[in-house]
Amino acid sequence: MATKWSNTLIPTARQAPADAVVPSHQLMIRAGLIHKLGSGVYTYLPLGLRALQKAMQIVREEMDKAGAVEVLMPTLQPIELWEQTQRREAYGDNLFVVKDRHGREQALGPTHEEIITDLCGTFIESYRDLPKTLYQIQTKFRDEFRPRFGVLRSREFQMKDAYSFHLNLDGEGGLSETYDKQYAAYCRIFERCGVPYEVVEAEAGPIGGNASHEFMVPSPTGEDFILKSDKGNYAANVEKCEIGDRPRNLEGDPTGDLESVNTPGCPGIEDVCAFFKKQLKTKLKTQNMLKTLVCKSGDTWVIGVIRGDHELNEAKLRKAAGVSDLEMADEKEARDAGFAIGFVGPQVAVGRNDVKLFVDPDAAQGGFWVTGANEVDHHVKHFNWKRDVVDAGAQVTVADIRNAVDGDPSPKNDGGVLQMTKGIEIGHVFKLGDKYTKALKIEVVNEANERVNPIMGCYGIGVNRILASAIERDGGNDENGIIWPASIAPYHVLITPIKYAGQAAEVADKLAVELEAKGIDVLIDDRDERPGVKFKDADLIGIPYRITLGDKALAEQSVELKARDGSNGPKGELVKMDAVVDQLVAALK
RNA sequence: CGGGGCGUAGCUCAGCUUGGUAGAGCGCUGUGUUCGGGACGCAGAGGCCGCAGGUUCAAAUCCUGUCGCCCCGACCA
Repeated sequence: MATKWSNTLIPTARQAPADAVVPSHQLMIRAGLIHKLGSGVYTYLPLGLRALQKAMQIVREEMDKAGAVEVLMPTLQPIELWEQTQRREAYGDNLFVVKDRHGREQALGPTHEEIITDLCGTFIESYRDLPKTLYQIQTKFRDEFRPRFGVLRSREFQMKDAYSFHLNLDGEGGLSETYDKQYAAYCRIFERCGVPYEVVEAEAGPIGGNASHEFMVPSPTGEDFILKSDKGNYAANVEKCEIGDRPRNLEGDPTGDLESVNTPGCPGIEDVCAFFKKQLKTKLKTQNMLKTLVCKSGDTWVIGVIRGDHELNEAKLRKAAGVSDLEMADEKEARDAGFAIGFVGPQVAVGRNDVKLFVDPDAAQGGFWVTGANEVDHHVKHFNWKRDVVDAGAQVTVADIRNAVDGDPSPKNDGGVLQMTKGIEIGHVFKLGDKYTKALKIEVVNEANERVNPIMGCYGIGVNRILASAIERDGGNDENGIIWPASIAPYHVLITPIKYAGQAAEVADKLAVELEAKGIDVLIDDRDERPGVKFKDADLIGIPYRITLGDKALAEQSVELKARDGSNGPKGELVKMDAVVDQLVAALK
């Protein structure tokens, strides 16, 4: 049965609430798709739910086609599992934890690696049971620091998560085979949902190599930064993005004598520049400063030096240092070890065996440098690598240790230049390895009757984000409202009788029956509203096709057919009544 | 978590500086005229001014606390 507008709940609004700042959020509320209950918590109203379910159905079909089988796991998860994998700590405050009446803690699942691994341990005992891919579509919970942008970053959201188990990485039944299948399924899913996407390399974790990809929808409201080579052969997110070869020069001559400058209360790069400008009446650019960051790995201090206008990439520094446990040093601990936090300079490495110094190529240059003086409230001018560090006897390693920025050389070293854009992450595929099976002591026997930890892949899709991305995309909205891709539109066709009475009502009902018989979803605007209101609402909710029934057209045994995306003209076209069903069936195929 | 801001009608907001019995537009109800791109008139309904204390003859307005929400930043599968 076709839905009648008067019978469902579509609370359209002329104005969006003040807290909606991005187009998808504003339109999802104005079109009556969602309603906010609390920070980052939304009700899906009938129109929004229909769109969500269409996206879920596409995901389901493609998962099944890729050989995954659906399950449904609990949201309420024993905290012990999270403690066993160290993820309670790793997730930190993002993990929702509730106490039951006995005082036992449970996590509200933000993802299900622990649960699926535990499940695997229970039922998968032999290599003969592998490979296996399971998935679910379920509500996930994350206690976000800052929920925002409506459904794009919420505390409660719908996610499809799939997990695969294997004995080997390569070969038949290996993790890579399933990974590739999932990757391909993701491409089909996003194509079918009508959202434009790009695949970028992401931080790979323990397995290394080509082990993680993110599916991103390019959009200025995205919260992730992605870099692409203008040669079109490389794309990665900012955490992962490598930078091509750059010149380095630790041999440059000093620009002057090392001179200490009193910079009271200026620990930051910006502070120092502002201080130079105001108090010393000298211009100092951030790119003429060296940022010296103190990290720690075991008992070794690992110091990263980058240009003042750049950001340290901890994963890169970890890799350069060849350690796995590197993190930013605790401030107090570092002070106690003799580091004047806020005023550290590379010279601090001179004469210390417990310090390893790593420098980014752009910081490993001659010329004029200002950096910390290793004394509280002091910086130095005319710092020089050769004189103050190398010849002074300290070891320096030059390595790519910073986040890439717009204009950096492509890591392909083919003359390509990296360009930075923002994107919305809608999917992520990841080769996990044995992290969870090891932590939870899950073993299967292989052909040689040895007990081994299976390796895993995990594959996630933010289903709500598909909706928001479809609206955010180019062509997904205009000044009048949403423009849905037909595949996830709440309805395919909106029938708008100017007045729902007499012949117009009869035709509306008849067309609805015929269209639904062909598998087309129909909404009839049967409200006793003025035409202008109906048209405005029609544009706002963005149903792909509108059939308008007015006296003039009906008198000619015709109806007006208008595509929401404007593809059949700004005023649509007149179509004979008995031809419109076939025409729509063809158009929606 | 740091910085900033906001809680007044379903929604958008004014009123607060300078305390004196609550306002507008949209929406809603009734009614009449309208009826192809968010009509107009008339008549109405609707608010413990987030909550709790305090100051005062008197608090939406001043003070304190508290809760909620938003923005910027930091953080992050």
